[in-house]
Amino acid sequence: MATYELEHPAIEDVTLTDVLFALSDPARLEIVREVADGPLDMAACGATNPDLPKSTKSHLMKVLREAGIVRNVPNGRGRLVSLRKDELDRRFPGLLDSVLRS
Amino acid sequence: MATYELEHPAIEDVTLTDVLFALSDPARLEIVREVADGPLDMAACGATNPDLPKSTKSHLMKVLREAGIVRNVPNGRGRLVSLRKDELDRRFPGLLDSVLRS
DNA sequence: AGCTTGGTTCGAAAAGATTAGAACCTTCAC
DNA sequence: GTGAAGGTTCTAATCTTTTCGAACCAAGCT
Repeated sequence: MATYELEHPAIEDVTLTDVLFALSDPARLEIVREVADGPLDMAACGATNPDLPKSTKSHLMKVLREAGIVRNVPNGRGRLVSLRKDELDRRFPGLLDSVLRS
Repeated sequence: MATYELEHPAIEDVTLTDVLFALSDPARLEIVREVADGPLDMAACGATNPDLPKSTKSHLMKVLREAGIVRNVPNGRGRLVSLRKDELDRRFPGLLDSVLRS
């Protein structure tokens, strides 16, 4: 089931409170930090939690994706996860940088 | 019971995720915006929600206070609420400004 | 074809957050 | 004093999130 596109919100529909909420969980924030350096195979994300069940990880990603923070596209057998950095920087200037710097 | 001091976390104990969580609720974010222009009587906060029960408002404040975002000191019959801006700016540079600007 | 890998979805249980009423405490005004 | 205004705490109900197993699917390999 890594073949079809998942839904991503348009950047203008992304709300500040949803973004803040998605970033307010340590596990999700960790994923965002990992992806900040460049796109990552989903399998490579959350390397710090190797024992995390797949359904749990999938759900964490879903929250990040639906909040508009992350893009998640099919990539062969798996998926590629990337930060929607440019879009977020335009919508909420300085926010992502200050969070990632903290 | 507006006479005694409430507990406030030391700024170095304040966590990023707690701050983000506290800001991720629209009602709480609204209070933060109101207080950003200067200290406010608690009674004056949440003027946009005049029908809000007092216990609910008290709880919203508690979350903001325990997250380290707001200071809440006795002031006569009521309480005075202020943003811990300088402290937060030192701990999480740029964060508050980018949130308030958004 | 068949197996393995990577990932989604559904469902249910457990944990946590929110909302609000009730009881209570202080301070101020009269 | 008495009363009203401003807030906290407790408790209970409700709602939302989180967590994870189970079932399933698609792609790639042999």
